[in-house]
Amino acid sequence: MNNLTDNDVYWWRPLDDAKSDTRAEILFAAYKEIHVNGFQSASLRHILARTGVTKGALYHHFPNKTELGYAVLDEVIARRIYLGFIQPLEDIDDPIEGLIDLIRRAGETFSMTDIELGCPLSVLAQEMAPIDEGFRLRLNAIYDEWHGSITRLLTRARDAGLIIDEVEPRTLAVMIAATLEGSLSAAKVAQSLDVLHQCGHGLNQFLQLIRN
Amino acid sequence: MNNLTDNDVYWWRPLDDAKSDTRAEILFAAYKEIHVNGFQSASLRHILARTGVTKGALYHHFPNKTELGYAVLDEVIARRIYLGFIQPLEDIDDPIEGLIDLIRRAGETFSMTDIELGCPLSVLAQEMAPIDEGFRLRLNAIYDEWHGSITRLLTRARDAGLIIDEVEPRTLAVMIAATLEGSLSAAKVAQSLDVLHQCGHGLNQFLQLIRN
DNA sequence: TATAAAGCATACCAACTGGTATGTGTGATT
DNA sequence: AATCACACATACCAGTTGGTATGCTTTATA
Repeated sequence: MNNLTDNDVYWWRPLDDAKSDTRAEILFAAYKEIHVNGFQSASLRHILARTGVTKGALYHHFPNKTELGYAVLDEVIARRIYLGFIQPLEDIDDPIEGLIDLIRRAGETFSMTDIELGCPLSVLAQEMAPIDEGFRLRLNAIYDEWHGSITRLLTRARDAGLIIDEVEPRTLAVMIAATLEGSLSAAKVAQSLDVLHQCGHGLNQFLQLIRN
Repeated sequence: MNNLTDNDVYWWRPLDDAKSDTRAEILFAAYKEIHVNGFQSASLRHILARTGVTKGALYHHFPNKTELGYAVLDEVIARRIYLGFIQPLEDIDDPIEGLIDLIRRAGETFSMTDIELGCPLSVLAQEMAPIDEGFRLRLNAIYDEWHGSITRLLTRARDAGLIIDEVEPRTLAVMIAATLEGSLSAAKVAQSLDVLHQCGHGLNQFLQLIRN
C-alpha cells in the first residue's frame, strides 16, 4: 500500500548537515515517516531501521513517541514553514505585487514530488488536531504566526492606500492562508500541478481585484 | 489521547434508519472510527466492540479492511457530500447571490462539533491519497463532481452576464472549493467558528468583487 | 586516575493489529 | 425431508505496536 517510504523518493534534505548527531538523525527520519504515514501510523521500528539507530538510543533522547512527534513539529516542521513561507513575507516591499509574485513563483517552484505528499502541516492538522491537544496547540501556533505575517503585509498595503478600504487585513489573511492550504490539498488528491496553478491563478485574480 | 471516540459525542445520524442491517451498522461505525482516527489507525476491534457485531460478520460482508474503507468512502462519505454540498448547488437560481448565501448559511449552520473533526474528505485526502491509489481515485472523483457543480454555476452566471468576463469558471471553481476546504481545516486547528466565519467573509468579498 | 554520568545496545514484554479456519444455526429451494 | 447457501459466531494466529529493564562503553569531571 505504501510505496513512498523509501529514501530515494524523498527529496527534502536535512537543514543542517553539519552536526549530524544521533538525535538529529532520529528527528529527520521521524519527520519523513510522519510526513508519509501520519503520526499514529508512523512506526518507530521503521524509523530505527532506516537510521540504523537502536531503540535504546531513541528512548534516551525522547521519553516516548508523542514527545518525538512534538519535537518533529517544533524543531523540523515549524522551522521549515517559518523559513520557507513566513519569513519571506517580511522582506516584501510592494505588498500586493509581492504577494502575487510569491504565489506565482511558489506555483512554479513546487514540483510533482512536493504535490505527492503535500504540506506536512496539513497532514498533522487533519490527523492529530482533534485527538491530541499538544499537537493542536503547536499547529495552531504555527498557523497563527503565518496569519500574522500575512496580516502585517496587508496592513502595510492598506496603510499605503494600495488596496481598497473594505479589506480587513486579518480576515483576508486567514482566508488567503486557508486558500493556499486548500490548494495544496486539492493538488495532492488530483496529483496535478495544474490544479495548484488554477488555484494560484484564482487567488491572484482576487488580489488584483482588491487593488486600488 | 483520543477523547472523541465515544458514541455520545458523535452527532451525525445514519442516513437511512429504515433497513438497519448488519452491513449498514458496520459501515456507519467504521465511518465514525475513520472520521476520528483516520483509516490506518481505525481499529476493527473498536468498530466491532461498538456495534456488537463479531469479526465473522465483518469479514462476511467485507473481504478486508481496505475494502471496508472503500465502501465507507463510496457509500457513506460520497453520499453525504453529494447530498449536502453538491446537489444543493444545482437548485440555485441566481448563481452568485445563491453561492454567497450558501456560504453564509453554511458558516451559520456549522457547529463546534462539526469543526472539531472537520471534513471526513480532508481527513482521508491528507492521509490516504499519497499511499493508496484506490482511496485517491475515489477522493478525486468526489472532488471532481464538486468542482463540476461549482463550474456549472459560474458558467451560468457568466452566460447571464452576472460576473466579469475575465473569470474562467473552472479555474475559479477549483479555487473556491480549495478555499472552502482550507477554511474548515483552519477552523479545525484553531477550534474556532470565528476562523470559519472569517474565511467565509473573505470568500464572499471575492464573489462580490467579480460581479458585474 | 577514580568516579560519575551521558550515550547508547540488547533482550524482552504485554497489548493490539488485521486476517483466517472452522463451526453453527437458519431460512429458502428442490 | 434433504440440501444448500447465506449470515454469522468462536477461537486462534503470526506479526507489529510502543515501551522497559538491564546491561555496556565512552566521555567529561573531580
